[in-house]
Amino acid sequence: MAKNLLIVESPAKAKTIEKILGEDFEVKSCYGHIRDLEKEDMGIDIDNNYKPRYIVPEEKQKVVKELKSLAKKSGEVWLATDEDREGEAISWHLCEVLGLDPKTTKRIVFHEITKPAIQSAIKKPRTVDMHLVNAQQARRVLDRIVGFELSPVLWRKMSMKNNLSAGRVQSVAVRLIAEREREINAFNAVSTFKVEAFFSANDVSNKQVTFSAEGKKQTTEKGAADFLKSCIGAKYTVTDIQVKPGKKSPSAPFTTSTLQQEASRKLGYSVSRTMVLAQKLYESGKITYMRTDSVNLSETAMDAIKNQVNNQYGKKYYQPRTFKNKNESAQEAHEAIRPTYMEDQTVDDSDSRRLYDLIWKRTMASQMADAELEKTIAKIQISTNKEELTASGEVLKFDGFLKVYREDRDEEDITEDEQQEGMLPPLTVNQQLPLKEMKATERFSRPLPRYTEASLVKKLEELGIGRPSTYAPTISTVQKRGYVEKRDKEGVKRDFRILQLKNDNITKITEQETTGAEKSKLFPTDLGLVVTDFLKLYFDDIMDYNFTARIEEEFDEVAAGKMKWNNMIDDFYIPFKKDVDNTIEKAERISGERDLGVDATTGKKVIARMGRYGPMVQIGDVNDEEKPRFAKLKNTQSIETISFEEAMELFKLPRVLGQFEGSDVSINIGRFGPYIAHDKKFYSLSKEFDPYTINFEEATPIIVEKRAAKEERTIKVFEKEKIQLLRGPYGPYIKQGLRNYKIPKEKQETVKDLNIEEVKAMIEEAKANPPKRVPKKKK
DNA sequence: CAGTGAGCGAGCTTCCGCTTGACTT
Repeated sequence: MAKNLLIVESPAKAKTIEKILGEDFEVKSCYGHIRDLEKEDMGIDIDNNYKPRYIVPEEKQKVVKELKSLAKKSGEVWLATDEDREGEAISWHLCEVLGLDPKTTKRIVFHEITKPAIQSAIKKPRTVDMHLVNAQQARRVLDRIVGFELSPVLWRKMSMKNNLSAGRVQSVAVRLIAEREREINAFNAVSTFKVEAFFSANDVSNKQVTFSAEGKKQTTEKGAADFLKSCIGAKYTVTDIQVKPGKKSPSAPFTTSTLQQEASRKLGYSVSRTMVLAQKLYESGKITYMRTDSVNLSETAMDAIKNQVNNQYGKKYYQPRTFKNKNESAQEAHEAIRPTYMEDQTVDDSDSRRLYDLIWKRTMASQMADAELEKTIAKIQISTNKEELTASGEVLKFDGFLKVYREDRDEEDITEDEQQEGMLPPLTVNQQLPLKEMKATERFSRPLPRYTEASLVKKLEELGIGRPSTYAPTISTVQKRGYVEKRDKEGVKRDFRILQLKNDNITKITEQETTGAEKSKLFPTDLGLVVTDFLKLYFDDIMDYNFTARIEEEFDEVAAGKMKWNNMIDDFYIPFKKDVDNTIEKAERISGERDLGVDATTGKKVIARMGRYGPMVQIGDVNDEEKPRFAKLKNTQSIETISFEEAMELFKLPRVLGQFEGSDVSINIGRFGPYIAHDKKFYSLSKEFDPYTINFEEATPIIVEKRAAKEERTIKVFEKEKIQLLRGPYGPYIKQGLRNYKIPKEKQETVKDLNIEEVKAMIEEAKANPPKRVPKKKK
């Protein structure tokens, strides 16, 4: 009898399942979606009830062909794609493409890849759920409409128009970053004075230790000074001690989003790096599937974790727990991310190992006991006034899950008052405490920090926007489009005041701190700000943070069979299309123009705006008789925040520094950044040099060095044909004009000896076999 | 690679979500 064919989405899964099912089944993977909307005319027949036009994309044709021929030879085809909206749709597309009847074809699902789970799934097959498929079609069609209607609006209305895009997910992601930036720019720091008294006491081993107690915060320097004054000559007495038990519980095991957050906080990995490493761990069988929104652990996993905890730490540390997903939009087709085998604690590659350790520890901790704490709060009376000081301390009585894992937190979730609670020495009521010193330290309020990649993912997930498989790609899209940049920001120095009471003397000192420094944070570009403002103005419904949540409810209605998907799309499309048409007709071109002032020497207006090539400043108007002067903004500057003085500074380029070897040495900023121009040649300036201040003595060595480096790279030049043989990071190659061509491996040793005929032949050869790229489709 | 910044218009770009490869000139 012919074998049955079982189709899953992931090839790694296919291998495992084939082993479990044995002889009767051949298990193959379809690698995700196998069909998509064609691009011409959006791939949707708007006038025919939004009927989608599906095609098999070029890169999927091979796998589809293979599945087709296998399906023909097989006994029965079973569809085992993931149990969620997308998975159900993939099963339906497979029916369509393989010529199977969705009403009769066997469809099975499982959440974990274990023998019992799969065998029991095989025992109770169902058929494809067309309501769920239709919910997916609605999702797909809506996203295509939003993306392919909005993007062209931007192409028409933006002065800068290369590659611009808009979409349900990406545009809201940019909005979050844009609004955070403006909050930070508009933030006014307020300062308060934190009052802290330092006392001596003996600890359990009779050693003298220092601990601190806090007083009431003071809002002004005078208030703080008055309070310290009122404490001169005071006696301090413990009046009350309270001891309260407390506990901490472990977090749920990892989902994609929480893994990305912790790997970012603890290991400093970018979101995409985490995913690449997790994929490797998954493919080598070390962990379960890494794109998941489920916090669920399978029964077999729970057993394995139980054993591991009991063996390694003892029964006292074990506590079974099940976690519930907070997120309503979760589709939970998979398990949480966990080690496949808890006893396996070895991974070869060191970066992967660090990620694996994190997953292992988090999984273990999730089934471990609470940590038990004891919190002590002591009240201390001041004899000279009515105020009271509070000393608090925390002692860990039982470490529980903290033995293996402690979760890090985001900056923005840590409040200012919070601090690591230390230990208090044993105190008794009526005990007199000798004061060492008392301090009132000025502290400033802080704006929310800028998003990191991971904290943005967290926010998107909270809003139900995007899916585990798209968080990393979304972050790279908004950066590729130039809406967002990931970079560092230097902090600025700020003075703060400290008033000190010591030996009944009050002194004031001023110290400095750095504030506003950020590392690897997401900043909106001017383009991102301008596009966000535009979209908010004309498409406020799409830009609403709750838009996705609202339409998800409707998709749920469709999935439940309570609403027809094309009716749902119709309700959305009719008003949306009106907005699109109206915007194209009425909206002005957008440039984000901002007046900065008047140039004293010419009396002309100075403005900052978006130009064709990015943000710039301009003196004069394009309609003036004399052409206006233009200058590009620096990377760190923004149309919204640049000052008149900073703008005028930008017009100081190009600067001629002097003569070198008979030609001018001049500095300018071009399409690719700052450069030195000399003798018709150009030399890029590295970041350490500032084009506005670099001098002749610094510039000439750069010319000499770069010229030498270029010679070093050059192996041979054929002047007449304008062909060069160069050494690059991947070995020697041929350069003709702007094009590069490869040199066959076997000739790379003897590049020096190549003659022009051989080189030309190589170019022809390379042209005939162009390197494979992502296939660009033309109709 | 190293300018530009107005407007015209041909031809192009673009979405989100599901999966991995192929490998740089």
